[in-house]
Amino acid sequence: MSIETEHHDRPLRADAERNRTKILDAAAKVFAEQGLDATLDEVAAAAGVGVATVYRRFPDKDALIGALFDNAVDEIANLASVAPSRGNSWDALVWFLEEALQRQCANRGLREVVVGSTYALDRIEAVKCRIAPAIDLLVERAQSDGYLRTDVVGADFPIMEMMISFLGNMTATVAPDLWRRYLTIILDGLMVSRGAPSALYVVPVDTMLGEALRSAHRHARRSL
Amino acid sequence: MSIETEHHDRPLRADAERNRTKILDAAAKVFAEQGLDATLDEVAAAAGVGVATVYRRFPDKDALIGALFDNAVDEIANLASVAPSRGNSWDALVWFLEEALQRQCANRGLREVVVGSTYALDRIEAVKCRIAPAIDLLVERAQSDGYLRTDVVGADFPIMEMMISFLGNMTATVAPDLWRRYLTIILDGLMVSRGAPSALYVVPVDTMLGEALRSAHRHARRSL
DNA sequence: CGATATATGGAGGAAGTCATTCCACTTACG
DNA sequence: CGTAAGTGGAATGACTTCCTCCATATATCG
Repeated sequence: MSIETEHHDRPLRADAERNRTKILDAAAKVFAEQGLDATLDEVAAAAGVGVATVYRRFPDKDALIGALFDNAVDEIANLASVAPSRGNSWDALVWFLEEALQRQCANRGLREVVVGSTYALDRIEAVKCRIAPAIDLLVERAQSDGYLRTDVVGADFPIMEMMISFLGNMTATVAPDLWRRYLTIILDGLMVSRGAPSALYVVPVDTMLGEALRSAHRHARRSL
Repeated sequence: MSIETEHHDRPLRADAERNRTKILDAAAKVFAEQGLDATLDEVAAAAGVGVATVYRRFPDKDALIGALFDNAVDEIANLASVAPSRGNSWDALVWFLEEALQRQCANRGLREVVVGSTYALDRIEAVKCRIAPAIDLLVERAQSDGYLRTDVVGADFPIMEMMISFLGNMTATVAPDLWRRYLTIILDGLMVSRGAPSALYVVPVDTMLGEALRSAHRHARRSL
């Protein structure tokens, strides 16, 4: 079932198909960087086409966003399903968190779709129903194997992911991997017990942390 | 140096002074709940006065926000200064984090002022210069006393606070204390080593976590 | 090559939001 | 009771953003 309104049997003209791809690429880039508030004019400009061309291909903004993020959201949902095959139950959980966060931290639009948007609400809801049991399984296994503290539940994890990816989005341009630093700290807090702390992601220059804050300041209008 | 433009020697008329207070109270409430994007019309409505009355008292929105948050921001800066007197160096650090977060989590406007706003930029900058050394001191003492892992630096803490208060603001209406749960996890991750995990803030019903997410969804338009 | 359906761009309409102002009216206070 | 001070809320104007129109351009096929 295509998302586009007019789906002919006839294929798109060659140049039109080229433009469609350019639009999707540009939209992915723009929404990842600026979030869903980005204008379709901005997307069009980034694609090197006019706005009308975007609207000819996608009935409205929601449809474009839907087409873009369906895959991405679904991919994250899948991560939880395939994680158990990744080493022991602790490693599986960590692997899932890292993979999911890597995607959400590099993509502001993705976080916004998952957390807050009214875009494709029903579809997101369906994904959530699928992802929750998979996370529960990861969590329960890591707990019964004695790795993960037993006072957390599956639902804690999407919340922690949201928290971290907020930071990730905020500092994406200045220090794209800064979030790993805090994920490590949180993971150290999630273990049942431990001796020495795990190695943190090292930030090249100490002052870069301050720079990250200042950058957030600059881009604030669009993020909050 | 007053913030208001017209500061007469003459005191305000009694009813005007009453209204000024009503406006400040209402603004505090509205900005805390909705963030700085709230309209001055909303503030006026909450105060039970007309917009013009707000403008008669404060030259513009920035001035109102400045008047409101100067104290709050300053108060947080002070927390870092007085923290050392609170028990040992670990307890001092924890006390500071809890107190600061309690304020930021209950007040969306406050986080927005600190993180991102263009409101009273210079003043915020000054506060930052004052707060950074105080935090560094807390951190260094907790490290040299062997409580706090030595691979974190002072600048990590504002970042973690931001992360947590983002969550706090998001879930403020559904579960106002939910953030404490994740602060505990992070604190457990910040200790040099530990045996059993610390007791988490317990959420009454398990499903409330999901409810928090759904609520975020609902209020998304205003938060992102 | 030339006919024609398809595709295009970017100006601009329409609808909204929100900070701020104006002014006819009201109220406190000496 | 006179008047300076204060007030409400409609109106203004400067945005922003989604989306459509249509004159022009281009691919495709006989």
